[in-house]
Amino acid sequence: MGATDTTHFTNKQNEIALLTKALGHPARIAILEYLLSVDTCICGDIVNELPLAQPTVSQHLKELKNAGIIQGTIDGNAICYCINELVFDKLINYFLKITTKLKKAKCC
Amino acid sequence: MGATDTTHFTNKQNEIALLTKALGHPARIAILEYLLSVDTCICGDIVNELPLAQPTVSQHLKELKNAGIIQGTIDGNAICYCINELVFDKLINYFLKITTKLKKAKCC
DNA sequence: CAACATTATCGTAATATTGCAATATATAAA
DNA sequence: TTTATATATTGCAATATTACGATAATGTTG
Repeated sequence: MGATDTTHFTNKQNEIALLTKALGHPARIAILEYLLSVDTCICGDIVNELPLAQPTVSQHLKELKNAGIIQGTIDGNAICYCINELVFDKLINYFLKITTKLKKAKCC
Repeated sequence: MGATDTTHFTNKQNEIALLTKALGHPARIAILEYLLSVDTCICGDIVNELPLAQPTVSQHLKELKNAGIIQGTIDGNAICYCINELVFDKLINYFLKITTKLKKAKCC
């Protein structure tokens, strides 16, 4: 059918999938890295940095925002986009749990 | 157009996006967690554990395999799927770099 | 207010993803 | 060799994603 079925999975599983899905595009990774590279996070010039048109960038920002990865606060004419650190702590903790479990039971 | 444009991004950006995209579905997260939960990784019974039909599970396994997240070795009649630990080390390192950079420059 | 700058939204076309029934393939067991 | 078991592939329909031009919305500045 095409729609992802979330009802049969746990909240945690859906949450991790939501976050990783939002990160699953090179443009959105590039946006993150750009946000990291500028000290101030007043960033309308993401468009100038990326090889994508302004509406496309805006759409990617929206997806990152919907997933809670970044948040934007209005700063006069521009918008200040910030990375939400909590999200990455969550992902790191989740992946760390995976690797520690993996080390216990070596396979194949 | 619909096709993700990878040519304008760095290899690292594309690599991270590829991995996170492959993880960006609750069924694939559930598959990972199931593979972790069974000590032996002889696992054809993923289908019984998941609320999805066998071809759907097979397709998700293929995507995880293509991204290098799991690998399958033939074991007689069944296939032994294993998680590739290196991939998660990569992701953890990448995300750790992000959080350490974030701690330096607080924003907004 | 008018002109500009910044970001969002709409509409649309191309492509990708999701999910499954039906079927194919391959090995194991009888 | 037939039958069963396990996994993959094909084909298809529904939906989602990606990308962008055109346009709207909002705030700033002269």
